[in-house]
Amino acid sequence: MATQNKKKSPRVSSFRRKKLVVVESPSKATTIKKYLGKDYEVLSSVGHVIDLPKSRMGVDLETFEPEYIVMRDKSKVIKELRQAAKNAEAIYLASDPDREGEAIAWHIKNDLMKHVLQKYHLSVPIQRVKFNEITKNEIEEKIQSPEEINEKLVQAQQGRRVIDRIFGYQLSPLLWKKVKSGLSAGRVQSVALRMICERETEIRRFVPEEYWEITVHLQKQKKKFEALLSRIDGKKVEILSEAEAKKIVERLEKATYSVKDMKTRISSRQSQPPFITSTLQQVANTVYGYSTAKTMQIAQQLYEGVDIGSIRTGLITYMRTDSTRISSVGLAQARAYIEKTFGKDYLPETARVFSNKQSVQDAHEAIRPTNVEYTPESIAQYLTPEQYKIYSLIWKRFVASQMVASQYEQVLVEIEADGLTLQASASKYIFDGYQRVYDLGKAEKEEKTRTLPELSIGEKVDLVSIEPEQKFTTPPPRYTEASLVKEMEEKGIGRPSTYAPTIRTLFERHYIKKEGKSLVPTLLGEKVNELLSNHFPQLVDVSFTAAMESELDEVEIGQKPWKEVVKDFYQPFSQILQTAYENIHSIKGTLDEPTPYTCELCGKPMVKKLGRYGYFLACTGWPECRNAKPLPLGKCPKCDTGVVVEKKSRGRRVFYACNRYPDCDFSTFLKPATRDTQQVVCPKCGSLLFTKTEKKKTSFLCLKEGCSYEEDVSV
DNA sequence: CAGTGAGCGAGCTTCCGCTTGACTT
Repeated sequence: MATQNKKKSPRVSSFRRKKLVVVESPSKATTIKKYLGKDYEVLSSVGHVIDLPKSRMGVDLETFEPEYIVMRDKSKVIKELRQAAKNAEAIYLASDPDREGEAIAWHIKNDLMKHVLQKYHLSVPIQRVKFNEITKNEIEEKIQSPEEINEKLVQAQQGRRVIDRIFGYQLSPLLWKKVKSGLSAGRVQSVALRMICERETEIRRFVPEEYWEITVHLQKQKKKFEALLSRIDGKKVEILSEAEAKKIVERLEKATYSVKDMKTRISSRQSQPPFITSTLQQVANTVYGYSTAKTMQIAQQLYEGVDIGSIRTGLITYMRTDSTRISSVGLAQARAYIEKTFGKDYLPETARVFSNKQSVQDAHEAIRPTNVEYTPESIAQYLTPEQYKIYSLIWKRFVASQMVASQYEQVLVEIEADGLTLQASASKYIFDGYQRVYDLGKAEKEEKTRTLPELSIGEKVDLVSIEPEQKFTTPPPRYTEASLVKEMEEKGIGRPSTYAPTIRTLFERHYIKKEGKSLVPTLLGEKVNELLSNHFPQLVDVSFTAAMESELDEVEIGQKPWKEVVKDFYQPFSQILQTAYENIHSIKGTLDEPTPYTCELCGKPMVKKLGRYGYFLACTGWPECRNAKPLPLGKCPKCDTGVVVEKKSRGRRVFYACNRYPDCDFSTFLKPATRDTQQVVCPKCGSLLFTKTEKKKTSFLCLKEGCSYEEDVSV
């Protein structure tokens, strides 16, 4: 090959200036670029670019004037924007159509005015554009009618931002001083923590109460069915002891049974709305056990695009949304698909519309497949198993949401037995409707098809057997990631983009830990919550955000200046904060938990302490004795003298191994078994048990050779 | 599905909300 130095002529870009469009997400930019063509340059801001400084308060506490700077990792982005703006003939700020998007647009506009327009004496119009969906029509249309930035919306955002900053940056240092350095508090995380702690208290205080349920097995012409005792002499059944139950059983044994009443009715059940962030996280968690973070990561992959054969395409709409709205394109697709695939019977006359809550900001539509024709099965070969699972959920939920209700016939029978009333029921599906697609309720479906023999009023039926069953009332369940998100969403605390990060923060601070799927507060978490809810009850209350939001609503309609809102918050807050600094006695050092271990160097007891890298075992003789070591979790199943400790691999993956390594090479990726936050030990050999999770089954397993102890702990 | 490996921690931290890489193996 000749080594001619083919000098490239300097790229002759057309002299025509382009129009610059700025959106938030890079993949959105790519799509929009395709729709708008050559005359436009489309860039993304990748979220916020300008914010308060991280290293200091950045708010004047007299005037509440914020100090804005370019975010640390966004200097490249802003350079790119400035460069493009210099050569632009017009600038359209098309960040998302919500409060945060408005603020992003405002910040970018201010920056460009200062660093481009004024600097180079240019006059380029900078305007706001709001795309409500990413379709060719919508984009072509909206770009023709740009608006001005809505200053009131921006003001509301600033109010929100400044309150969150003051709240977090003044309350956290209080915790550093009174509890432990490095801790944090915030409008969202502290409420989430409080919810988890209060649930734990409820569970601790709960006293189970005994009650009895009596099922009677009956038959009519050899066809068996069962009925549940519902009333005793006209009163609602309430059996609280075995003695009472026995008496009733005796009465039932002597009684004669006849059909007293029978009702048949047709019930229908509507499909659920398409997914939003919180509901997707919930279903993925209950069906597949995925954490909120994992679900979001997989959804992000589907959103950004997957290679389907030779083309790369985004498979779902944006995954961080709180709106159940479906775009016209999505609706048309769904309806055409349903009619074509399942027939007219499955298609409602008009599209189903789901109402949104008031707090919804509606910048993005619901989570749905971008193309319904890509059924999960048809593209399965291009997806990872995890992507397939999440995509299937989204696809099915969406298609089902636009299908007709399922219908079933329900029969309710009342049986009279000498003053005792029993109830039996049966139902059967008449029409599957949307359940033809969304089959997650399979178990429920089977249950609903329970049958009864042919019966008529007044008819006698025969007693087969009586089955009294002792039961106990159960405490409310601990939160899972999914149920916590659900509650936060309902209460309007946090946003779709923050649910997963907030939970992560609670883990990072060691405020909570996970036991199976349950979220359990740590001692530290409970102490922090105690301090906050004793001294700042209004702030860490679920109603705080709601109150703030309604004040911000006033800002949005121009009824109130945003700094007034901040002032209303800050004046009482600073008072309480001051007294808190004066009155709260420090609990530093009281968080160490006792352990059965003693220091082999000085004989003093060892305690469990929380350090920067997690929990460790430390000598109480500190600082004279500086003995410290990893926290022993239990006896090593392989050697008799070692203990199991947590270790991290180079890939930072957590595993568990014997502390005598390399003398003992025991190691496993299984997690140690815990029950009520305590490690569980094998009842046969005394070594530490590990948790094995299979699809539907969770069990505690002994790993000692020769000891095959295994305990099923699935609920 | 296979595969894992320090030893330190006990002063400089933190918020919420919008969006993705940048690391390493």
